[in-house]
Amino acid sequence: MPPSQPEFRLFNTMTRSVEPFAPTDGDTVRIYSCGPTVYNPAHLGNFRTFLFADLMRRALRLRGWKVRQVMNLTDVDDKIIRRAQEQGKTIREVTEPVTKVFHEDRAYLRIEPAEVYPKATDYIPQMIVLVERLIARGVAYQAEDNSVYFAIDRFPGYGRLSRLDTREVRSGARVAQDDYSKENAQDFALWKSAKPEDEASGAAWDSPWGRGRPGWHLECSAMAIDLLGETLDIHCGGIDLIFPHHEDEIAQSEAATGATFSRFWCHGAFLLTDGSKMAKRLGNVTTVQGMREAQISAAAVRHFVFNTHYRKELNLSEEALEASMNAVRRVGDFADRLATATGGTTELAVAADSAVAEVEAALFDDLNAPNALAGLFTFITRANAELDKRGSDTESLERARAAFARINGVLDIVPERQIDDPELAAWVEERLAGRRAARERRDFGEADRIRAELAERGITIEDTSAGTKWKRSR
RNA sequence: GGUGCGGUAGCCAAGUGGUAAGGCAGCGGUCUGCAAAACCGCUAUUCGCGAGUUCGAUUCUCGCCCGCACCUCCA
Repeated sequence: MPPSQPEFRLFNTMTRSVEPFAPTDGDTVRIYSCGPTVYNPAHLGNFRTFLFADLMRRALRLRGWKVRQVMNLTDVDDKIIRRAQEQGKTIREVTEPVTKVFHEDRAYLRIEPAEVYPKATDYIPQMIVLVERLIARGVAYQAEDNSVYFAIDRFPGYGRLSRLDTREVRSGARVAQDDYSKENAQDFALWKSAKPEDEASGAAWDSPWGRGRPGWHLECSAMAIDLLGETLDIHCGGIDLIFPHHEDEIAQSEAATGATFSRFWCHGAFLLTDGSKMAKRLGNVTTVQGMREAQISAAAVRHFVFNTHYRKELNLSEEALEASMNAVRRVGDFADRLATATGGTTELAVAADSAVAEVEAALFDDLNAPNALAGLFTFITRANAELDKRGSDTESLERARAAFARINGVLDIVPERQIDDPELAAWVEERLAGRRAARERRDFGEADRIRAELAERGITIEDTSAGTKWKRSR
């Protein structure tokens, strides 16, 4: 990399340290991020992780690299089968509508689409090949129940990512006794033999080991290798996936290919609600749909999430969310002002340049979004002060616009414009005309009465030199 | 029991071996008919507690207290 290019640093869970990062080929960053299990709409906790991946891909692109991101959709697993059984449906009938909702929610939060969203059920042949390779290498075995397991004691590196040695795993508090038979309690299933409910819900495929379905970990390895190659640049996901999911992915991938599965492992911390983990099984979830109904803008959600570093737990509270809603309003007002301004000052350009430098430095330093936000807000204050001077330098204004666009291109926190409601607009304009007339004849009592009337309908007005502006307050 | 993270102003939250970013809220001022928005100023002598290292610690070390998460399928 040319010395002029800034260094990009990322925390690597494998080494537990922040390391310089660059894509293997110097051009395109190949990312695999663990996506949702589509049996239920994802909640905001899930989306914090997806927002983290969004931040990462945008920051990498800001740095000048291309990104090829693969996010899997797990469309076959225990919970999906159970759901299908409960509802008398096939797994596909369960997963398709949920996948649709996922993308709607994703789009609402302005999470850029990944380049590929592979579904596990579309990669069964690749998974079977992977299992065959593992059996050929002697690290996997078929048990009495026809399921195929990975023997973790035949993979020396097992436990490196999670830093759990196998002895500790063994004495762990929760060693599940599941319905499958295996040699060692810690061995994990690569291929699960089909049960009646699997067949009934369309979750069974032919394989050299009989009818069955893939294990969860296997899906990711097979799809990642197929779509991105044997060594990924970055593999990311929620912190809870470190063990066992990512540990198992490493084991089966590296045992099969002999290559390092991923150069970087990046994990996002949890979103808590009322001090404890947000989880479907705890019933304390906030959905994106719920936030839309509460008229919480995507911009506010993004601000809320990015205001805390991705490796630190974040507690969802109404107060914090409200602070973000207010903060983002300031950003939106500034965006409007930049768009309608006619000129700036030399100082404006100076502020723009330093803002870009500051924000980039923050983002390239292990995705420090809180610092990037600080840089943006500092810029907004400085730029507003300069714009107050009503300068006429169009070049510096353009510089400021470009800087803002560049920064917001990553954070994306300008609130959406209110949906146009022609009827409401006409009504408001009518009131404003009346108020203008009242003000002209200095009948301020009437003017204030109209303002209060508008406020009751949630309309905030602002008298400017260019006339009266109005907007919905929420 | 093991592993890991965190405790910074009313709230959210960065950060550094050299004396505390940013946001929200609040207060005072400018502007405004009054507001709103914007701007200016103020708001932690202090970073969970105790000890140690150091010329100097919120930042390093040790101990303690509190909170959270992970330890087989949960982002």
